[in-house]
Formats: sequence, C-alpha cells, structure tokens
Amino acid sequence: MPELPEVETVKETLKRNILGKTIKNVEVFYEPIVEYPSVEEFKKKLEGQTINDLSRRGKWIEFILDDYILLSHLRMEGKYYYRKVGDKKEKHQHVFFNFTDGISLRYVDVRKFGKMWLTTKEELDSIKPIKELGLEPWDEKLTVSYLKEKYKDKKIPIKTCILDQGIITGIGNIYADEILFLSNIDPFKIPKDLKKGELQGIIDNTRKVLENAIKKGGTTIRSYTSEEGVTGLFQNDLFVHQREGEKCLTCGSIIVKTKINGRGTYYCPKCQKVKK
DNA sequence: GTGACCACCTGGCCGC
DNA sequence: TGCGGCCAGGTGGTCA
Repeated sequence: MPELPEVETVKETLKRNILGKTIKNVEVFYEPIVEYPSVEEFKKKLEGQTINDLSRRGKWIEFILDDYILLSHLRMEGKYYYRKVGDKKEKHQHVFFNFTDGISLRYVDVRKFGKMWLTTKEELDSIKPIKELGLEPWDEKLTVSYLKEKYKDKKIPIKTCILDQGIITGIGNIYADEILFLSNIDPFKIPKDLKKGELQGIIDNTRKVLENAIKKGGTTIRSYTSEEGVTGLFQNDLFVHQREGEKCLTCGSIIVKTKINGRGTYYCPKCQKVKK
C-alpha cells in the first residue's frame, strides 16, 4: 500500500524516466480517477505541457508542468508503467500520458481508488487535498508541543491519530504499527494521556522508520511495486505488521492482531504494555 | 466539532 | 472445481 516511502520511491523513479518530456495527449479510460477539473478540461490543459520537475507532499505526487501542477494520489494500489505510444491497453491501465518522444506513461490501479487533480501553482496551497495536510515528518515545526496541542482533545486511540493526515502527513497503516512498536506505545492509548517522552518517541521513530523505508525502496506487501519489476525491501524490516502469531523480535512474546477503527492493527502486548 | 461507520473497488483467500 | 463471503485499506461523505 503506497505510504510516504513508496510514494517517494515512485516519485524518484518517475523523475529519472519522464523529466523534460512533453505531453502530446492524454487518454482517460476510467473517468472518476480525475477528481478535478472535468476530464475534457484535464486532457485539454495537459496537452503540450512539459514535465519540469516532480515533488511530493504527503502521499501526493506533484508533477510540475509549465502552467499547471498535476497531483496524483496512488491510494491503495496505484502505480505507473512505461509503454510505447500505441501499445495495447492492458487490464487496469486507466490513464495514459502520451509523450512527444513516443513514450506512454500509464497510470495503473487495480482497485481504481487513485485520484488526480490539476491545479495551478497559485492555487496549489488553497485546494482541498493540500490545504488540509498536516506537517511533513521532517518539518522542524513537528515538536512535542505541536503534538500535545493537536492531541489535547482527542478521545480516540493513538493509532487512529497517527493515521490522521491533518496532523502528520504520509503515515499509513503499516508504518503506524511499526512507529508505535518502536515507541513502546499501546495503540489503544488515548493521545492526551501520552507523556512527553512518548510523544518525542513518536516523532523520532516516525522519522527513523520512514527514512529507513525510503532507503529500502518502500514496503512490498500484496501488489505494491513502485514500477514493474521494482519491489521494496522494507517488509524484511517489519517488527509487527503482518506478523500475527509470530514471536516478537525484541521479547519473544506472540504478536497480536486486532482492529482499531476498522484498521488491522498489529502489536506486541508485552513491549507495548497493552492492558487489554 | 467529533467520532463511528460506510462506500468506493478488485483480487486473493478460505470454507463449503 | 466452483461459488459465496470476507478481507485488505486511504480517503471522503454522511449521520448521530
């Protein structure tokens, strides 16, 4: 599932492959993927635009074009493939960006959850997907006092708060479990009850886990790959996620799986002092 | 304003 | 072998 490290890997791969290319035309085969503007406008505005740079905000990839910024969210299983213009459309390929040099960048999404949004540089910070994002994990404004303020009225489990993109952006279900394990925090704990040291642990381990995952090219679970044939290696470094019934690598207790707010949650009852 | 729940969507897996 | 049901999960919408 693409979280920040996977999105970062995809962005870097795209950067190596499509920087400087000019879009000849765009084909959309599953219209709900284009969130804004209309599909016709989306296709028209992208024609003739050159990809000048790529960046990332949270889990959104930003394609920096001449006059616009194309935002792409991979959601659950989105990915990009490279083909030649005119190559047969394969299953689950929903949007084609055909370049003037004959290369066709294809957005592939088995579950069709991904979203694209076309905006301008001026409007970028005020549009819905971006304006509600919280801090990047490496933002210097991410401090214990920031988390204390954000968590002060929260009555929901810390696991749910860590997934809140409006507080820290980029963390998904896999890394939330890993961050809480490394911080020795009970995922059911109510955030306002967390001590300073525990909040600092969340900040430090968020950075540590994500940095390590980026170095390893992300996590390959189920169908995620950054591109064809490229798989991440961070799944080999997971302490708890998808390890139900296995021994904790730290204390030897059995890893437990439960659900918190509908999300599969893995934890070590001993290391994370879970009272349930 | 907050939290719980559901829909979106498809493939994989499991039990019968 | 085939079928039905459940599960996976990021995000936005709806409702209490």
